[in-house]
Amino acid sequence: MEKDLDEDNNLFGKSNYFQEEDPVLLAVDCIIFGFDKKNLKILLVKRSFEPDMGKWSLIGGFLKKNENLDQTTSRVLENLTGLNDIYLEQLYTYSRIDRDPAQRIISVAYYALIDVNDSRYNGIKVDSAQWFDIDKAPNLILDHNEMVEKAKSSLKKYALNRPIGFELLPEKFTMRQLQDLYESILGKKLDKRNFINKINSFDILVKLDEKDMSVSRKGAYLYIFDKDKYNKKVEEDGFIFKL
Amino acid sequence: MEKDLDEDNNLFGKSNYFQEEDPVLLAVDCIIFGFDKKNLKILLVKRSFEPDMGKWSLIGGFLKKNENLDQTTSRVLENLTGLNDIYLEQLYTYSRIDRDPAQRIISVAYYALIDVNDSRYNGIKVDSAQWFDIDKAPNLILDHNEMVEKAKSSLKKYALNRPIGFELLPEKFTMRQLQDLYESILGKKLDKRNFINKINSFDILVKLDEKDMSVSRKGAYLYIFDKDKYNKKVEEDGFIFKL
DNA sequence: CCAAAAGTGTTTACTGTACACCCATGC
DNA sequence: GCATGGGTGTACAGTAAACACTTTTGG
Repeated sequence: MEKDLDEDNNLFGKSNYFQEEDPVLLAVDCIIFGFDKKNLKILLVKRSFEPDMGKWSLIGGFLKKNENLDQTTSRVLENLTGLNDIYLEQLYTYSRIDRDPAQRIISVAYYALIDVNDSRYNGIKVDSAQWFDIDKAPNLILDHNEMVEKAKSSLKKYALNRPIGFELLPEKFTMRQLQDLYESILGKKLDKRNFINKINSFDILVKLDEKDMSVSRKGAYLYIFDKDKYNKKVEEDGFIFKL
Repeated sequence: MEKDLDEDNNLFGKSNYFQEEDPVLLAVDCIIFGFDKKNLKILLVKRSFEPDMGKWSLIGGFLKKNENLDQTTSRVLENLTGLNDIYLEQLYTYSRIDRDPAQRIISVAYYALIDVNDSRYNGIKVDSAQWFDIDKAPNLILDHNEMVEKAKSSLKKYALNRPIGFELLPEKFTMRQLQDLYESILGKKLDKRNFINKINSFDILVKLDEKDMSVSRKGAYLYIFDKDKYNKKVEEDGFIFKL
């Protein structure tokens, strides 16, 4: 950070200029995405304190002295889910003066992708938390609706250009699940044959000899995402995932 | 922002929880892009106070109580350039604990696009400021190199999907200038005919009867970006600028 | 035997890319 | 008359999109 140019440009050279500035509270808010069966969902909590007690809200937390923002977010998510290696992306920093009527708080929004089938995940640790279909989420407090909209749009862009969908799926998944996920993220139907052809052309999945018999009588082959192969392709051949 | 789930989950319901948190200093740092003749440039300042006095740095400033981050950035840029309607995008928030060895400061990086030919712009108001070719910029203090790299990559992505190039050009420009700009942003040569065909297919420029005679003997037609037409196309026809 | 989902290729349209010559002018 | 940058169109290749029928098997 470089010293501000003050109106009269005369502050250069001061050594203790920090003291003159206004400290603020810095928080993170998390848009938590999960994929359950056929639908993309977000996790919300019912606010249990004023202002706006009883309304739905993103989950958040304050930055502490001894951590950076990624760590704040990880901490908040671990307290909520018990998982400590959740996929995160910083989204945007919200600073409207009156965004929180109670106090000036600047909030850095993150979004997180959770595999709700992760064996180590045993449900949410907070009673007031609830998963909502992405299209059926209630109104949220403060500027949280805005955050969710931006997160959805960012997830869409990102999902088209990086293989992040696999963060939301169980380790083994069917092509149908993968397609349902992408249709849910992109908000539109995809052609089954074109989708599968495209995915297969990437050559980053491993087809197992195992079938998921839970949906159809015929059963559907299971696949796993070969992350090592993907990384190797990116590095060696300049491969770019582009759906 | 939603209250943090504390380790023992027992803080819900407190009304004065804000007091328990650690306030921090929040700053902005600006990556200022300009386009001069044939090259994309960034504006840097020589730091005039410790630590790292004499080294090159981005220009920055602290968030004040009565403004949001966009306003902080606009204020800093206006003090530096005299311009008050500079194009801005928030980039990323940097929070490494020891990113500034002197004090804990979280910095929100913005990038700005400046038309250095704007008639209202009369050069930089600070002696220590200097334009650098984007590829010949010196090493910067703290994490500013990282910020610049991210800004360059973000500008690249953005320039491919939004008509932001025009923010860097004078109102009237030649096709060659536009192409030079894009080549500079994208870091690669483009085919002249393909480039012009593509741009013309968008139908968002107006060709003037006026020529720029300053470069060639033949002279090159001048164009202006028709922002209204562009906006109308976006709204009515769902037009998407995609280079 | 039938319902329900899985699996599988080809054709067509479009978009991106490569490519070379003449034009206008000032000196 | 020549050097310099300006202006223009076509052919080919590769990618995206549309499209329908057969297979499997539990009930």
